[in-house]
Amino acid sequence: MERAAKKDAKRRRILESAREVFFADGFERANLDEIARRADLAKGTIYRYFDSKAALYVGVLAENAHLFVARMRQTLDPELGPEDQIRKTALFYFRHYVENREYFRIFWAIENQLLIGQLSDEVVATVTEVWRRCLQILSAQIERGVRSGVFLPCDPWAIANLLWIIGNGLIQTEQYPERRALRAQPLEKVFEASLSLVIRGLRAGS
Amino acid sequence: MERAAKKDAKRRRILESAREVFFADGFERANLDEIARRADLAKGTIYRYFDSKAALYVGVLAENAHLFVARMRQTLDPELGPEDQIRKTALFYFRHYVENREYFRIFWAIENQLLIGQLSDEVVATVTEVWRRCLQILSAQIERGVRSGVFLPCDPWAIANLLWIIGNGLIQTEQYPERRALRAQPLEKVFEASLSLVIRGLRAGS
Amino acid sequence: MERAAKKDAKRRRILESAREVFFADGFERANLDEIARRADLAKGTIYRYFDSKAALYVGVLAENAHLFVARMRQTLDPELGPEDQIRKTALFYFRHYVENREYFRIFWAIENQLLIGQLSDEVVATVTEVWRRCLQILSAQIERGVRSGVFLPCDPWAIANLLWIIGNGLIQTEQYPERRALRAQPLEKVFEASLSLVIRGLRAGS
Amino acid sequence: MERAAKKDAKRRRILESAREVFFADGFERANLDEIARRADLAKGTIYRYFDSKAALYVGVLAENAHLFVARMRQTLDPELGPEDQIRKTALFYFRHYVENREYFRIFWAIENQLLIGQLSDEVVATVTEVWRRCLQILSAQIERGVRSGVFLPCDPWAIANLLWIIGNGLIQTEQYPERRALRAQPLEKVFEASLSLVIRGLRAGS
DNA sequence: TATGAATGAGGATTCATTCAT
DNA sequence: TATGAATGAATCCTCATTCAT
Repeated sequence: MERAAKKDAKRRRILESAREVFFADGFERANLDEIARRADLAKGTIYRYFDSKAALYVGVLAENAHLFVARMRQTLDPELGPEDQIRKTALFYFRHYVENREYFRIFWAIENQLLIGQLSDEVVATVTEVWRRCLQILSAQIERGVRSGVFLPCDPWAIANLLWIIGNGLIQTEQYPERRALRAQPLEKVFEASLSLVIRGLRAGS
Repeated sequence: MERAAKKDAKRRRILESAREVFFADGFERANLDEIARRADLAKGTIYRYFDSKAALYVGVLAENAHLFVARMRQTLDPELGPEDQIRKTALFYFRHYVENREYFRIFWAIENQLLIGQLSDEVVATVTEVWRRCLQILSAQIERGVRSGVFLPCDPWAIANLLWIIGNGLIQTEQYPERRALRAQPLEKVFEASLSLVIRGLRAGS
Repeated sequence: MERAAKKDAKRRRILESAREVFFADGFERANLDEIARRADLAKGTIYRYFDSKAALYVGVLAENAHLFVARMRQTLDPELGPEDQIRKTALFYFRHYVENREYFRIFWAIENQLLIGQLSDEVVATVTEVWRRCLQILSAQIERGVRSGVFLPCDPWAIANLLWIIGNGLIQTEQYPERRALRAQPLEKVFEASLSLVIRGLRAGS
Repeated sequence: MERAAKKDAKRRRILESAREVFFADGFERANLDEIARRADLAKGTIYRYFDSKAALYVGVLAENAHLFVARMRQTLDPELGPEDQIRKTALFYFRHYVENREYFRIFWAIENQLLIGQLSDEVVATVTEVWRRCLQILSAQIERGVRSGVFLPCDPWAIANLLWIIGNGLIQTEQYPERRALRAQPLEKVFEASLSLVIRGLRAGS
């Protein structure tokens, strides 16, 4: 393996460990010693790849974010109608969560207002950009539905926001036992019911 | 002022300062020195009122929570139909947020999975209980709508969860500039649009 | 009850609680809050009876010490020979320990060089004085034995010290499980064997 | 100097400083800032070598203890008779004390019941183990004397305990002025007198 | 480039003592 | 005289970051 490839592999190993630890302990509690230990590297080495703990956090977010947007785009299918497309994309989001729970926890970190002020502008900008792209994907579908008369006239961007909020909000109910108990029903079922209700509210025909 | 009243006032002063600091910095970063300074008390004094930093945090949450549930109950009006009642309660929630932003930030702390494991079971239990009561208020109204035939048959508790998630999710978009920019429109407008859409999706007549 | 008697009773209540707590936790760890709680008094009240934590410690020592010396004197019986007298006094010491274990722990506190510098001169002086009186009692008996020819010529004060050291040392082996296990046999048996061996070593006739 | 040697030297420097401070102030009062200052290291550095204040204390005890047992073993000489051997070992103990007073103070810490509950099980276990080995050395010699008929039949382990108690007790009388004054005579003289008396008491021929 | 030892600021918690009531 | 609220100094421990090797 050439030098550059070696370096890149090491960088990824750090990001991998960092993701695990940031997920488990949160930004404040996460501990570089532990990250270094998992990456099987000296603590000092991390600083050759990332300027600071915060920069490493950015790195974790950024790495996954781009991959995520790309996958979300792949759910787009020109042959589907707006309703089905929205369902398909929403389903992707849901499944992606189920299969990447750890990643999602970090992905949402920015949602927590308690962290603001602790995260660098770069983190915020990184996540914001990813979110914007996701919203654009949703918004475009809603707009298509409105234009084709399937949906009532509405502000597509606002509805995209609504869907986004519902999706994340529901998934977050999965995160800890008390909140799960409060929800009372399986996530999948509530997810489906909520999606149907919103689409029903959007339909022009009704 | 008698001794008990004085003590109570001091307790409130501590809670007030604690709320400000926890709000600004988050649980981990919040600093008892700063809280004591704002309350104009010695740091040791705080420990006469609260056993630990975590207990103080519980105190802040609990104080706010109980007040909140009581106020939410006051929005109930037997003369209103289910739709109007839900709108009224939702509006209260929204306005309460607008007027008590700091409180809300802490109130949601529990939502953030990054904090889990850092908060005592007591904190989690306290907030969970408040949420349960709020959901019961919403759920009862939806059930009333279903029974009276205004709403389609559905699981009232699941829909209460949906409303709750939308309400909190939207309000959270207000928390920092980037997320606000992403939302693109005034909170009030998006709030209204979302509420209408959901109610529209619920209506039996459609 | 008159005022003075009342005050004295309160003082004794403080000393009683202090003894328990100092015994259980040691001087450093002992906690005035706990002592006040056990005495069913406010913490501030203790300071009306004792100037400081150290002074309270002195008080505990002094109170018991005088009583102890008086009882030790009562073991003296002019009709007994030196050997029997020493056995009787030693037995008293042993039994007194068995019946007043807590008191002994404090009584020996001064033996622990680790505490030196933490205790006031007054504490040291108080205990030293008690010890001197005890040694005098032993020494006088040994001297009697030497003078009467029962014991070999020796320095009575040195032997008194030896007996004192053996007595305290053996009893201290009782204080915690590991040391007890190391001793392997019942305290009473080892006590008797040691005493007999020393007396045997002292005897002129052998 | 290679890295490992350097690290070891630093570890010893910490132990050295810790010994001084623990000796002077006792476990509770001893202060890590002071230990770090004396070792000319940052306080945090100590934590790279020892997990906690208690662990450092264990380290001090253990370092001394193992060295001590090894030296005590070296006093064994197959050519000596039981009496002479016991005298030689006892003399070693005495001299070792004279030359290592500070070590001894800590070595005895465990004897003081006031510390019990404050020291970790590990400390207690460490010291107990050392003591057991010392007692075994003494006990073996006494048993040899009994078997060879030089000593009267007795329980060697009990007598070893007695010797141990006398040795430590006498040495402890050296620790502070008041107790020294109470002893009245030079330690060496009392030591010798006590040893002779015990051996005399043990002799079969008498 | 990689290491890992060293740093030292920072923060939660305890508790003897004071003092206004 | 009794109270108990308030104090604030003291101290252990953590950990992001630096830097000599």
